[in-house]
Amino acid sequence: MKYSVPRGTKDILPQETPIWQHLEAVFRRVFSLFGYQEVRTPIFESTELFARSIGTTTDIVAKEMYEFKDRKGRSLTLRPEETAPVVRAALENNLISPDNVTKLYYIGPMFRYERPQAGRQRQFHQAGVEVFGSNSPSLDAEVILLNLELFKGLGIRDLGLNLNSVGCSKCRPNYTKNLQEHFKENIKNMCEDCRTRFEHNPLRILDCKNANCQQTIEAAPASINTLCDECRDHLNELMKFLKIAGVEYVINNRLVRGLDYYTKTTFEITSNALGAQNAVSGGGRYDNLVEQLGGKAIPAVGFAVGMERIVEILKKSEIRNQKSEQGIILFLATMGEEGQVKGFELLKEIRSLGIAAEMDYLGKSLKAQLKVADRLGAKYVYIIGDDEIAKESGILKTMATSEQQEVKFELLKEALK
RNA sequence: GCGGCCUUGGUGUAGUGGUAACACAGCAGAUUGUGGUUCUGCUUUCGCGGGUUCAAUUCCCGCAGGCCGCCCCA
Repeated sequence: MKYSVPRGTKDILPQETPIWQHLEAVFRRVFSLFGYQEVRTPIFESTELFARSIGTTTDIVAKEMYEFKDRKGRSLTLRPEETAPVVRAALENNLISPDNVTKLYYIGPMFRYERPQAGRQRQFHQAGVEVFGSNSPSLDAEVILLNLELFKGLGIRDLGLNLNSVGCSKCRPNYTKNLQEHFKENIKNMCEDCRTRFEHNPLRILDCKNANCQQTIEAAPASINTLCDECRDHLNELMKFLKIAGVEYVINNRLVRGLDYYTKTTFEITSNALGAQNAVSGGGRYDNLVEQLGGKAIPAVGFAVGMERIVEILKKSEIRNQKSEQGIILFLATMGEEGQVKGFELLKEIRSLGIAAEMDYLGKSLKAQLKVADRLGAKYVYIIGDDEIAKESGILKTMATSEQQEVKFELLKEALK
């Protein structure tokens, strides 16, 4: 094979596209049910946008970006996530204001230069939402409910919801200080990553899975204990709303997310049906990002769902919906040049009635054409050979019963209704 | 970025230091214009590059790709 897909990318073939289409249809339905409208932003943005918003010390920015220079030397990057582009687009087009709630959703490919693995690709697809304009915890709850509704709509079960609060610009510094305080003594025994994190981003130490570091991490103070009153209330309110909605969750105070812009609420939904890459969606609140990117101080919440992972679950769990693609209704089996011409003519007419029809383009034998028709799942085959041309009527065969009847060319349309 | 396993026709597999087998799919045929069963035949292959050897698909090294774990995340 001379050419193959670039590492970490995949072709989504006809065999699989029905699942994707179904997935997207369900998502769109749920999104609009909750009042969200779609935005489509460019696949690439200025590198600066991502560096600014996601944070220069995060893995995504530090080592996973598909960055390139265009012909004028501008530094651009294939979007690794969609929150920053949506904020950018919303600001640039005046879609948001402090006085109104704006609900947006997106579906599309994202790019991260990572080592491929099951459930992790370099080009993958996310669907997600971003809501702007309210700092009410009820909105956090709604967003989480919406997220769960997405999975419910697909019949996916066995999910876990993890919840945490990473505080705000007021109380987070206290927490980082607490963490540094806690890790100070043991940091020299911890892994290299943790040591750099200790300097630049102590929060991220909590994310470390290294066995040696675990002990120290487990004893680390939880962020929810150092939250300021406002953040603490916010979390309590959110939990109250979730309770009202009957949503079960687990407080996971090790849940820090890999992007710097989160404030207060962070959450992640995991599936038991997957391997190591078990997070199917994740998100949280980001009250400072809009302002940070040049807008007014407008609070926001959002999340993103990993679509490949959902597809994996659907495939495994056999929830797999029966192929929705409608088969061919009519196959025109033709013989001889005149038959082919007549078939071509009829094909056009039949299709104009909205009936899916197909014909032979290879000059195959009648036997072979019937075989093809059978494989296509055709309900009827209409046979046109020299005899039929002479009589101006073809043979309409019902595949399931093998019954045949003569039908005049001009009456074929009627017969199919 | 690190580690482990893997790479044979379109697909799934077998196998050997002397150029490869099976199943399914595909195509064709079984009195010449009729499908889904059966039978027969045909097409297509040892990821790439080096090395060892008289000879490698089989042994060794490198690369690429895949899978799994770490990391991270969706």
